[in-house]
Amino acid sequence: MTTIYDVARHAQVSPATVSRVLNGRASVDPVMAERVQQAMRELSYRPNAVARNLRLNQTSLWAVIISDIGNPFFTSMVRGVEDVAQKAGFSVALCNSDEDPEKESRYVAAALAQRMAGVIISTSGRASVINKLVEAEIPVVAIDRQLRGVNLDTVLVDNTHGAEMATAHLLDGGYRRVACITGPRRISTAAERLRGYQQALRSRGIRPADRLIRFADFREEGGYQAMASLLDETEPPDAVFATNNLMTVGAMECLVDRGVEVPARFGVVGFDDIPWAHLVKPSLTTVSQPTYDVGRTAALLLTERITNPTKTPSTVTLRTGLQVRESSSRPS
Amino acid sequence: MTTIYDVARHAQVSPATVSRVLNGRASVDPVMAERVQQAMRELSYRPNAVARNLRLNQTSLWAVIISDIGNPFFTSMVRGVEDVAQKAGFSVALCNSDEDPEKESRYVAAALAQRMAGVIISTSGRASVINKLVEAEIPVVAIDRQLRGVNLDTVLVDNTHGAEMATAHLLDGGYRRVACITGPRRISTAAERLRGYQQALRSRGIRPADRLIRFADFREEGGYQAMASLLDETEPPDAVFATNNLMTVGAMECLVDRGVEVPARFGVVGFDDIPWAHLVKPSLTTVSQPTYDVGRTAALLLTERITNPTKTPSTVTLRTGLQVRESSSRPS
DNA sequence: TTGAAAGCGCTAACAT
DNA sequence: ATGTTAGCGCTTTCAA
Repeated sequence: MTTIYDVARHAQVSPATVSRVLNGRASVDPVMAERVQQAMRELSYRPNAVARNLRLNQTSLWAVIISDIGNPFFTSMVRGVEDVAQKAGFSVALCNSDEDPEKESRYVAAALAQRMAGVIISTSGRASVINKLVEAEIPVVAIDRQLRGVNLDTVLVDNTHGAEMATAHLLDGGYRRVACITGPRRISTAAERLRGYQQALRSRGIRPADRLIRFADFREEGGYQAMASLLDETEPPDAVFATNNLMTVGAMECLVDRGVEVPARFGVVGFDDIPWAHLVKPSLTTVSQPTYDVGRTAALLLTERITNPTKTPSTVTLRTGLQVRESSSRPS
Repeated sequence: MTTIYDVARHAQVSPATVSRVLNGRASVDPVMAERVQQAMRELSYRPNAVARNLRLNQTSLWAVIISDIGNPFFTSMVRGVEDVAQKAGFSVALCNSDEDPEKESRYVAAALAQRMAGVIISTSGRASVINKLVEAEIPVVAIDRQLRGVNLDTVLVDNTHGAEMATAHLLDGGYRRVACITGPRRISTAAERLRGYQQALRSRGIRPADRLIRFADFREEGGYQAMASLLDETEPPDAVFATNNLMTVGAMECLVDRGVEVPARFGVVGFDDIPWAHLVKPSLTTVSQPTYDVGRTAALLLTERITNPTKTPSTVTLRTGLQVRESSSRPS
């Protein structure tokens, strides 16, 4: 591997000059600069970022740790992050924790060890993991999910409001017994969306029934199981609000398998879109999130924090919207 | 930031001993080892992987450069890579090139500069980019797409065979004028799948017509446009084979918009599955790929090459299968 | 078994 | 404008 010294020798200058050329410093004679450039080409020199990082004690890499690479929510979000990162001169390394706290912890450890410039994380729940980043003073932005007891830059959506809209929409459409399939209690989005569901019921004088609530795992299979168990109730629901896209798909599959007619006999609303929602029959009514903007905003917050580490953390909440499609509209 | 020296001082040993403890070398007195461990805890020491990498001139990071994070093909593949990587002690950094050669080139440059341990890449086309990796002697495995003129470990699927099955299936189902929407010519999968389509026609004595072939961009929008233009032909087709999942979706959308009945008046087969294919109506007949295994195999090849850099490159071709669903079955 | 010391490739004082 | 040199944090040879 050719080093800066090889280049220096070849161009008959000092390593310092090569370094200056490399970093585009102004104070270099154009003639010399050209000689150095040529030497680099001739030796096909490749700067060693590892050495540079060590010397500068900083890197230009962000880690984006997401909880499920199979969830389309994140793919669009990642694009938002990338677009901002690139303009700010950072590269993005995506890490998939698959909702597994241990995997997440491993990636955080790696980010720490590699002295990554910053981390954007959708945490699977443990505050202790995030705290390691905070203690190490690595700039962090939490995304999608909130963490109690830690004061962090955070990008969220108005989960409670979105869930309330969804539930209200079902009730207004004439469905009587609206159930809810939500995610793990420890995850803030699951809790907030459940709360929105409950508020919508209460504001219409309906007392939320525990028998119509299921806690699943934000995965497709979990949604299927939860739906099945709801249908097995002695007094089954006639509609369901599922708090993420994958569980909505699982619930729909269950309904198809059981031959339950949607939306005629059963209403369905999900949280977060799925791709090709319009090709699915019946098309799914969903609470949509501005996923690209979530990523963009997080990246913007991260760049700010990197340039100004002492700034007080802020939380940005973006708006959701109800996309009414076929699955929630009972023919009248 | 506490260093190995701080720990050494605190534990009253030499930095060398701390390093030995850190790397689990046997030749350390257990009593001392414990003293060092404790010191590390008390100072909440975090090893600096950057320094370690510099010293060892190697890292434990893989770059996986994929061409479209929005394509579900890759999400499953990435899981296959991760599972193997983790067992072999590597972390995976995912990079999304978005079919943009320039972005891809940037990520390759980053992988090079960071002296990544290895790269798995689904290239968007330029051999020059890959050559940089080869020249720098970074272990590389090409995935999904082949590159002419470069001798690399490669994992592919039997594209031609899959495309042939798909086309034959449509012809056997009674469709007469089968069109093909394929991807950019420079991408091997696009070319091979087109060839399979042509072979199927020829083997039935049908001469492939250029007017029934479209070159799109492997994106949804491209599929839509191509389908629209096919329908606008004076003699339009009565079936289409689309060579990837996203373009199939686009084509379907176009057919829906134009009110063309699938499969009654028009047959559709796509290459590669989409998630929730069973919820889409009509459900899509597809050529399915063993995506997880593609990732797994690539990761296996990469670990082999890392341990044995001089081994001759091999190409592994995995089998595809035809998943017959509704979109290709004309009611008889 | 343990320690002293060199050096991985780079950047930035500081000196010229 | 250019060069000399120390040192980022770690591992490893060599010596004790």
